[in-house]
Amino acid sequence: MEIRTRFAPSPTGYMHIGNLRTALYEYLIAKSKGGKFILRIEDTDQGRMVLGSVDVIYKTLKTTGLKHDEGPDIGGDYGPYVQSQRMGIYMEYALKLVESGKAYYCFCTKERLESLKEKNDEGLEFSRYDRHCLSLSKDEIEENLKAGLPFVIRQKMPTEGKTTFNDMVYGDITVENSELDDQILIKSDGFPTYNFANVVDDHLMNITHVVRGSEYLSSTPKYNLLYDAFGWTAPEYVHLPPVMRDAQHKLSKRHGDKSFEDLIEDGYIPEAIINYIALLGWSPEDNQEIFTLDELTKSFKLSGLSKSPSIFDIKKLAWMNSEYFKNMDEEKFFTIAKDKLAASINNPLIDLKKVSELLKTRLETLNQIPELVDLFDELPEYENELYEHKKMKTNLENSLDSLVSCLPVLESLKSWDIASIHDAIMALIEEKGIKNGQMLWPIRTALSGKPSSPGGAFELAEILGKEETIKLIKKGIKKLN
RNA sequence: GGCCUGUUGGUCAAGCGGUUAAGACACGGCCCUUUCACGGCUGUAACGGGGGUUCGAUUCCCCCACAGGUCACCA
Repeated sequence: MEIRTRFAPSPTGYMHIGNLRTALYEYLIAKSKGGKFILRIEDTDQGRMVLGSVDVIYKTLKTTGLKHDEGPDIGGDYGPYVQSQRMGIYMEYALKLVESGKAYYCFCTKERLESLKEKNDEGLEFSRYDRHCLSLSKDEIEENLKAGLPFVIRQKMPTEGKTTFNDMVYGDITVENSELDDQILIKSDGFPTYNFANVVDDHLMNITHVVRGSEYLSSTPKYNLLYDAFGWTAPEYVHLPPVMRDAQHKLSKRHGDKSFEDLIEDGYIPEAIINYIALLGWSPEDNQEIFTLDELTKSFKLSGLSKSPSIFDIKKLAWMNSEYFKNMDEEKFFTIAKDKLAASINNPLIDLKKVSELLKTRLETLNQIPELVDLFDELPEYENELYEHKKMKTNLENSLDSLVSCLPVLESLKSWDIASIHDAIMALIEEKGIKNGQMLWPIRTALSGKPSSPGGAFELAEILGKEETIKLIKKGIKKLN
């Protein structure tokens, strides 16, 4: 049987990292077995709708490569793929349940429901519906309906026995039916609840594997009872542990945690983000860490999914991001770094391509570019102490000597490329009988004005150009005098 | 509070009765080296606690502790 999974986000306006990981696993579960990955928009909570947020979802799936096979934008055989466009369906199915006695009308007011609530020791409220409306006669219901009283439809839960379901990551889970509340299927605004819409849609769309966060674990028995009530076969369940900010808190946008868009904004690349979150809760059979989406698809196995929550570690993402930069070819890296580079360097004489090559192995995020390349625009202010380097065996005196003696060599150079500069300076070093560092550290310092720079003396000199290099060496000499 | 679930180094994690308890990130050291970075080598660091079962438990069972989830006309 063909595997069909669905990503069913609510349009909230941004892509939560946890949701993205869920989408990724849904994609992988389907694609690793040649199945279909479906997008369904769950907008049954009208109060939470955010305009334009569906576009965020499309855009994210596109940039991450999680290509869906069916969805609102591309259609499919099981549409419509937006819940608000499926309204008639839910009521129709709810009524079927009412007819068969598996569900019932409830006219209870908010106030009455409120009075049913109990408080625990910490003052937290919880309640259980007392089935007040279950005993309503046909006539009473008819009368209420005719009078236009607002109503909901509730599922009638069994009061005895147990329900067991199997989860592919958590195994068998059993609960007492008496724990289950008569949950609402249709709300008084006529919209279905998430729980109900899900079951109906998943069945109608032939979803074989329901993948979602572990917070749904405890309501899954209700789902299964619903499938039973309809006489449908329940899907396979794959519940996922949460992605955490720290040991006790889930990642949350509200508490300042980054969404996918935020991470992109911060200079992380989609491939690295996907790769990183794939490994947050899943591990391959070997020790591979760097994966393309295709490679993930090939390696993915449900058995590699973890049961326990994992903390999102931005440091490891940063490392992974840098791995992607290092493994990229020069051209590709340049295309993604170009804009930031151009925005950071105003000097038109600087060859951005060459700078980009230097940066490739020294970068964790794109946003580090400005601070790394500022020296190409203008020499930062620096103290003379910078010339003193123990390991290079340099001090103020020999630094000055090195700068003075390299000046004529550089000035007389005819071709200004890294090889020529290298050969000329190395010849000078040999002639003077000094250590490489004694010459190169002062030059690098004079050219960069910083304790570290993207590239050494030769690279900097080449990129800065002959004129600027000589100017900066002279400036260094002046400072040291 | 009831119910459900989880607990291997600081973090991600492998492990599925017998291992010197992998690997990666981070951190420290060394090497390479014209700085930084890259690369290479290397070090510190873990099975929540208590009972069982067993010749033998990180692995199986029970209890406890801690953490999370859930108990909505939110998803």
